[in-house]
Amino acid sequence: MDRQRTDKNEETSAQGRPTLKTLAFMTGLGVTTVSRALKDAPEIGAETRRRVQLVAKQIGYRPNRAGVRLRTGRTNVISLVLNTDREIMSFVSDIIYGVSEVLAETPYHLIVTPYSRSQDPMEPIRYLVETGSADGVIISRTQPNDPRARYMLEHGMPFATHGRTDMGLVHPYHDFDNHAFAMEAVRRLASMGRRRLALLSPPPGLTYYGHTLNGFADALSEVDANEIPFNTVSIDHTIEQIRMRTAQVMRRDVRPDGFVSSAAAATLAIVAGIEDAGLKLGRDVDVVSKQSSDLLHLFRPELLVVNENFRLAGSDLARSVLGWIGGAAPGSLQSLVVASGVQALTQPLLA
Amino acid sequence: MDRQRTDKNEETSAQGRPTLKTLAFMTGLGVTTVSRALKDAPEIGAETRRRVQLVAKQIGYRPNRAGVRLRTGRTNVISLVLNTDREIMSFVSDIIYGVSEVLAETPYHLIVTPYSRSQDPMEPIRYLVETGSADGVIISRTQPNDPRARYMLEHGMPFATHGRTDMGLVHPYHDFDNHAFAMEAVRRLASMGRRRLALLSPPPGLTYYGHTLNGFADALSEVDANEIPFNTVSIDHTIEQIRMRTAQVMRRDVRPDGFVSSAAAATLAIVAGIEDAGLKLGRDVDVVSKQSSDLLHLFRPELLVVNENFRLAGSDLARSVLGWIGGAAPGSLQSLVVASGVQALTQPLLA
DNA sequence: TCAATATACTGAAACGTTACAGATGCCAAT
DNA sequence: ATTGGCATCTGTAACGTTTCAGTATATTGA
Repeated sequence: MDRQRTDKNEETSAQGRPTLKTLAFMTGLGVTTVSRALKDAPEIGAETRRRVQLVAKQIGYRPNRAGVRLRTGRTNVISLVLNTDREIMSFVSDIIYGVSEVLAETPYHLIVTPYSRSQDPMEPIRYLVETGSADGVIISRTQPNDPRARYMLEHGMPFATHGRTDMGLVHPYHDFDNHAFAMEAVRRLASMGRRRLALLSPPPGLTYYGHTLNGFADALSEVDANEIPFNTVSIDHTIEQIRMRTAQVMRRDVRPDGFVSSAAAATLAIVAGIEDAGLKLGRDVDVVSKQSSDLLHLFRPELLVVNENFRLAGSDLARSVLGWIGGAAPGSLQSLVVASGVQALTQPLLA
Repeated sequence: MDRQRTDKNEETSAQGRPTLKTLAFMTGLGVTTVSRALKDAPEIGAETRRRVQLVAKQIGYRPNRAGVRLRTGRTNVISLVLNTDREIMSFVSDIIYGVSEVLAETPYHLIVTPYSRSQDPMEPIRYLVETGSADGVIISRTQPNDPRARYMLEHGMPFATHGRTDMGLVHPYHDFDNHAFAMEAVRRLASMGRRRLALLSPPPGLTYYGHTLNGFADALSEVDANEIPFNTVSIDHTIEQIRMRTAQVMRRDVRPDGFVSSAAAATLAIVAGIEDAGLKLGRDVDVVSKQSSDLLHLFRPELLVVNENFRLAGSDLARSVLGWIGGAAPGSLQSLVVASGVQALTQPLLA
């Protein structure tokens, strides 16, 4: 009983999907030649090259990713490593969109590699490096001495960090200038006559915690205002925790008349806490907050805001990783975005 | 200029990473046997199986994804297809987290496949199917007659939709019962004496637009209240558009005394519009809104809310796709979440 | 006793790609 | 005529996996 269709190399009939062999048969060339013609190798005749590329486009040839990956080790994948419970919400989608935007023009796919509470942040990184599941990695929640960055550097895995490190190692990053943000915020509050300022900081441990604190402190001494300690909470705490702590502080005799908040969601909690204490935003106290989408003005028009663009961060990070993969010097792939300045949400006249 | 290590089949020394061949050498077996022992094939001796699996664990063997994919066509990838400019923010990250949570227990990776304005929503789907880049797909923004679902069904690509279709075709889905939501919202407003209700609906075209409208209409007739047309905007419009339109409507003689809003961000705009018109939430008008994270109560305690859990949606969708891939009947992988009921954000006594 | 059958294992081939090491033909320089 | 160089093309092997078609060895049935 002979087998129906051996189909071993029946060049003839409908394959599921064109491969190099299909193209080779159609053009009458060898698969090597076809492979080379498609990637503009120098030793292919101009005429042949054109013919192959034409046919390839005609029949909609797409290289098989598994084939390429198996042969070359190149995955055409960028991994975005995310903390599944700590990352602030809107943040993530914006970054993803920014990254996608850039990768869409390339053969790269974006995979999201999560890690969650109680997990070692190194674990997803080790996984990616050991299994070679990606050609490049993007991480966030960057620390001054970040073991993930060090590890990837040691193992030759291209990456970019959202936020800087401070280990004397050079690698691509995208960062928002939180030192400048904190300074501007303090200056603005001081210019409104506020002198007792509190800072709701990023979580200690992350690099921009330090940047923010330093900016805050630097500006304080510049404008001769005082800090009201508010460091038992950070933007990583729950809304409820921040709200209660704010209310508590606001009921003291010596209470803040100005807040600097590093995240929009936390700002909602601060304002709620202020009002819990029976005080009024804009009269008793002013708040400068970062925001990543333009919603705070709907909440309280008296708020002062600084915008941080996470979509830009995403596309910047993606470009940096691709650049490194493409052989650019990692030191040339760093960007620091300086705040656009503090904006009042309503004209003082209308207030 | 030394080549890495020729290492053709030097069984001896440190390969970059263990493969079946490594295991075969270590155990003294053939690679076929090793392959089978690892996947509990029946024709392998119990003792051998145990031995192989032990060694594999010891040296941290991980199957090479490219090898498996090339040989079997199985990608171990689930793709989440997202509209890059229309999707509401927080929404996306929650879904991603939900999906990740489920995939983390499996060998599956999550890839995010974006499409943007001006692009045919079918394009990413066709890409995924034609290139076989995923074993399963999750889509959102589902339409009653959804060409993407039809296409994937025709091409045997397992998928799950966020939201139902209405084509007489059976496939996995996860949906929030927006009919029930709208009914509950109207009932609640009616019970507070509100009789002139406006609905800020989902964008027309999506399936849950119809569900919401029907629920709204059904409850209206039940409680004998009236609809104030508000259908020139939807939650896909900008904050500014919704705000202006709300203000406009609220300045009329016959204006709504109740709103039902299908999205939290839009609710901010509605309230802003109400206040633009010089009216007061809770006195002149009440608003029932969906929300996916618990923030609206900070905005205005007078708001009434219904919670929709997108993280649950994500994990449900992931489980469904995996189930279908695993051979379960698509009809058995459908879930409809009914609203938890309208919640007042503050006790009436305190208000 | 011999064959049939089950058990436990194995080599070779194939998936689609790229790199290596040639082929082949042609032309200019010797 | 021979050599060398150049331009253009080609076959084979390998990446790591699974599947097909076996091969031994032991076990059973008559």
